[in-house]
Amino acid sequence: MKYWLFKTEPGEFSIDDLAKCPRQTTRWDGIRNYQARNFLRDQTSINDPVLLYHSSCKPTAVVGVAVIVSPPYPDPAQFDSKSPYFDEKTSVESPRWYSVDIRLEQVFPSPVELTQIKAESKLGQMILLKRGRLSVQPVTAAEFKLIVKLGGGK
DNA sequence: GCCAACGTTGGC
DNA sequence: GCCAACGTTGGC
Repeated sequence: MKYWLFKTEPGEFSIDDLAKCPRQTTRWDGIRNYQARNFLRDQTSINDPVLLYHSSCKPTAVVGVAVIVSPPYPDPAQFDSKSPYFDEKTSVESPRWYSVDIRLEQVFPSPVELTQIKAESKLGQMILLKRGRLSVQPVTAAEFKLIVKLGGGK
């Protein structure tokens, strides 16, 4: 089992939006970065836990936990010419972009803000702090558990 | 809104 | 295959 951190801009899709989805489940699509794609396509599995992080907002924070509920599969939006995620260079035969489905597990009583993460020496190695722009990234089991604890989660 | 970091594109 | 130009991300 691997642990993950997925970023989202709450103006686009927030954890509250996820909570309102049927069965609190949604497709995590629109990943258009190769390194993020590689993690998503090659290393995710059903039941992997995911930290949800809100970026480009105030305050930026880890706001809850989801779980992966599907294998990776080609992101349908890449084939949809009406979608903002349409990619004319990809094909059904050899898709370029992938997505997974996730289900909400818990919303933290107190979101773990980026400033808290920076202040916690045990979290100093997080990819979030080093490679700020990577939208799908692995976290260690220890990092995951500490963030859940800081967030007041279960 | 600014701007640093960094990923992607495309000419050569 | 290099690298300059360009575009995007994301914290502040």
